[in-house]
Parts: sequence; C-alpha cells; structure tokens
Amino acid sequence: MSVEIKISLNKGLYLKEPQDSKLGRKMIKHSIILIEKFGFEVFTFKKLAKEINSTEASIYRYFENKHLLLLFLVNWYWEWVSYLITMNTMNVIDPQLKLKIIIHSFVAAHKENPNVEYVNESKLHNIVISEGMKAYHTKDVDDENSKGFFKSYKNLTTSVSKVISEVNPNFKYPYALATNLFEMSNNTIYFAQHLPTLTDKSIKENKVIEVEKMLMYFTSKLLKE
Amino acid sequence: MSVEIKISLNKGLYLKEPQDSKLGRKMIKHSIILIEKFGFEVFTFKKLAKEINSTEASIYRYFENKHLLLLFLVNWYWEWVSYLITMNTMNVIDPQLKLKIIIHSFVAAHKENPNVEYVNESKLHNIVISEGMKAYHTKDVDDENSKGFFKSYKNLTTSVSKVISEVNPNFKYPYALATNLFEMSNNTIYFAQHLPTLTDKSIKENKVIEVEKMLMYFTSKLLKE
DNA sequence: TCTAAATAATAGTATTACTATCATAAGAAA
DNA sequence: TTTCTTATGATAGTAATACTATTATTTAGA
Repeated sequence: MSVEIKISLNKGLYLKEPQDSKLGRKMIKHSIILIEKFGFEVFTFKKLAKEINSTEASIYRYFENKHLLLLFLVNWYWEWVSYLITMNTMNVIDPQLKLKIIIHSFVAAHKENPNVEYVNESKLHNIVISEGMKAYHTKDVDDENSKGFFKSYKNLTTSVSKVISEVNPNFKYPYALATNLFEMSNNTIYFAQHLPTLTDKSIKENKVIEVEKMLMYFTSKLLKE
Repeated sequence: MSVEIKISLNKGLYLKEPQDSKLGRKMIKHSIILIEKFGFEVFTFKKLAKEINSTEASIYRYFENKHLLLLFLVNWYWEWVSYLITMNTMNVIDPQLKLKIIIHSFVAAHKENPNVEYVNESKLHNIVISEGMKAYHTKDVDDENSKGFFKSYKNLTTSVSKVISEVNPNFKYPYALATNLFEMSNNTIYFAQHLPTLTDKSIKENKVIEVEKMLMYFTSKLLKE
C-alpha cells in the first residue's frame, strides 16, 4: 500500500501530459538524469530519444521544445517543495518554527522520502540549483509569465512571505525576502560546489548544513523586532 | 582632455584583445546592444557580423565563441564596478559609509559617468541582470574557474567582504553576504521588471531606489552587533 | 614603396531544432 | 474477435547555428 501523489501543472507547459503515460514518465525520468549529468546546453531531444529508445518526433508530441521541458521540471520542483512545506508545517503553530522548516525544505528537499518513481528529487534539486534560473531568464519571460508559467513559484514564495509576516508583521519586504531566501539557498550551494572562494570557510567545509544555518541566522536577525 | 580608462581582463577570455582595434571595439559595442535587445540565446555571431558590416570569420578571430564573449562582457562589468567602488570609496574612512557606496554602485552603476566610448554601461548592466548568471552556470564552470575566468568577480566580492568585516569583525559570513548582495541586487531588479508578484509593492513602484534602500536595510540589520 | 598583418569574401561541414508523412502497434469499444 | 482510434516508430527533410578553412583584398607600419 502506498500514497501516490501526482503533481499537476499548468497545461501550457506540455502538449500532452507526460505523467499520464509510460513513455511520458520515461521522458521525465531520463531528461532529469541527462540534464543533471551533462547540463542543459548539451542536452538535446535527440539524445533523450536515444536514451529511452524512442524518437525525437515522439518527444515533440509531449513537449514543444527543450526550454518548456525545463520549465516543466522546474515547476514540478516548485510544486513539490510547496507540497513538502505544507505537509511538514501542518499543525505547526509557531511561525518561527514554520520558517525553520521552510528553510530546511529549501536546502535539503532532496533528502525527503521520494515517492514518485519517475522523479529523482535529488538530481532534480541539482538541476534547479544549476539550471533553474534559466527557466525565467529568457526574452520570453513576460509572455510566459502572462500564461501563468511561473504560478507555482509565485505560490511558493507567497506562502513563505505569509509566514515571514506572521513572524514579524512590521517587516517591510516579506516577498523579497521569501524569493531571496530561495535564490540564496540555491546560489550559495552552487558557489560552494563550484566557486568556493565566493563563500565562507565554514560553508565550504560543511555545505548543506552550514547553508541552512546561515539562512536561519540571516532570517532570524532580519526579522528581529 | 580626458582620462582614458582601459580595463584589462584575463587573456584567456579572448583570442585577440578586442579593445585594441577599431573592429574589436565595434564588436564589443554592438554585441552589448544586440544581447541587451534580443537576449543571449537569440544572439549569434552572424547577426553581430551583419550589424558591424564584418564577417563571422573575423569575429571568431577575436572570440572563441559567444559564451566566451559573454564572459568577457561580464568580466568587464565586474572590473568596472570594482573600479567605481575604488574611486568612490577612496579617502572614505567610515566602513558603514563605504558599504553604502558599494550598494549604490551595485544598484545604480549605470548612472555613473560613462567614459568608455564603446561600452554602454547601462545596457551592460541590463545584460548582467538578465544574462549574467549564464556566464557561470555551465558544465564548464570548474574548468573555466581554474583558468581564472571568474577572478574579477572574486576580487570584487572579496573587497566587499573586507568592508563587511570592517563594519562588524564578528560577522560570520562576510563572503556569502558580499556575493549575495550583488546577486540579490540584480535579482530583485530583474524580478521587479518581469515577475513583479515576487517583490513587494514599494519595490514595484520605485524599483532602483527601493532596491537600494532594501539592501541597505538588510545589511545594516544583519551587521548590527 | 614594400611587406606583413588584418580583414573580407566565400564555401563548406556537422549539429541542432524542428516539421511532415506514413507505417505499425497497442488498447478500447462494438 | 473484429474494428476503430490513438500512440508510437521510422524515416526524411529543412533552415539555422556554430563553427573551420581557403583565398583575395585592404590597411597600416617599417
């Protein structure tokens, strides 16, 4: 017996729901593996097709292009983190504790029990860290934004901003802090991995744990009345 | 009479120093214009060649590929901001004031008197905001880092981290704060422009001024003993 | 004025990012 | 079981990209 979760996303992100067929799920699974391993630039539909013993044409029936596939994956991640936060803060009353749980979710989401067979959450988190920002740094942002392609991100950060305001109702920048917590989290992990000179010794040595500590320290100090 | 500044960069970033010839300077000038206008993905050497009435082959004699051209531009920007900070904090003793000047430089660097004919600093700042992170989010980061291609960024943030430590010698994360100040600055401006739901009302209305205020507020609160 | 270096002109290649068409296989309904 | 529909596979083709190579012409400096 198991609890199945299915994350449903904006229908504009795909031509055909990949989560509803075996082949579609294979696309998700192996695109995550390939993008994580070789990077988004090097990744192509042709390579993915070969990997899953299918054809380019078949993939194009599911996704308009590789950018929208990335957007799909990143949206899936945002929804998943939202789900984790909802689950883990359920019945928690103290907003400070809620915020602690949120920060933990940002930094260590991949450690949560994965229960979707076709998504390796750890690899997906790596993709979000390394390639995530490419999903919304294009000349089409405004257009894609109007289609609701960033709705999941907004929902995520809006819910976080609400907790921030619960902790300190007078804090002037709850939204900016919420988004920047998420971005800082990914960014600091990325720098620690690839450009360690840009972080502090403690973070280099202890990565994830220390990033979490730092974010906690930042927020609690910022939200002190 | 005028003071000429020439920013010199890591020699691995180009095949032939573009700042030393008329054609090379045209490449810099018009690549900035084109990338800012159409985005990095859409930009090609062919289009640049057409724009400057030259040929693809000629551009390839200066830059190995468009990624390295971006890296060149971003490095130029980092060096330029470093230069601005050095100039503007010269003879300033109070570290808090220095930090204020630094934050102002991050947010409003483009307003400084430009004195390099072939670089539109305002457009270049927009490129750094929209495309900058792509310069170090590739599968080649580690390799490029070992070649010193991010040295300018490191120098910039290292110098900022020193000022942070001057303000509060006990602060535990001077490097992380320095890099995140820079990243937050660009990120918040980008979000205000394209995904305004992700920022706070005051920032939406007043963009640059309010971003500067926010960063000042964050740092002064974080560095309070 | 000569010479070397820089640039232009042109051509060509492999790969990418698609689109189109038709054949076949698999699943559901009759 | 047959039939019908839908999904997938196989194959081909195109325009654009990201280069490399070769030769001709220009330009700048000795």
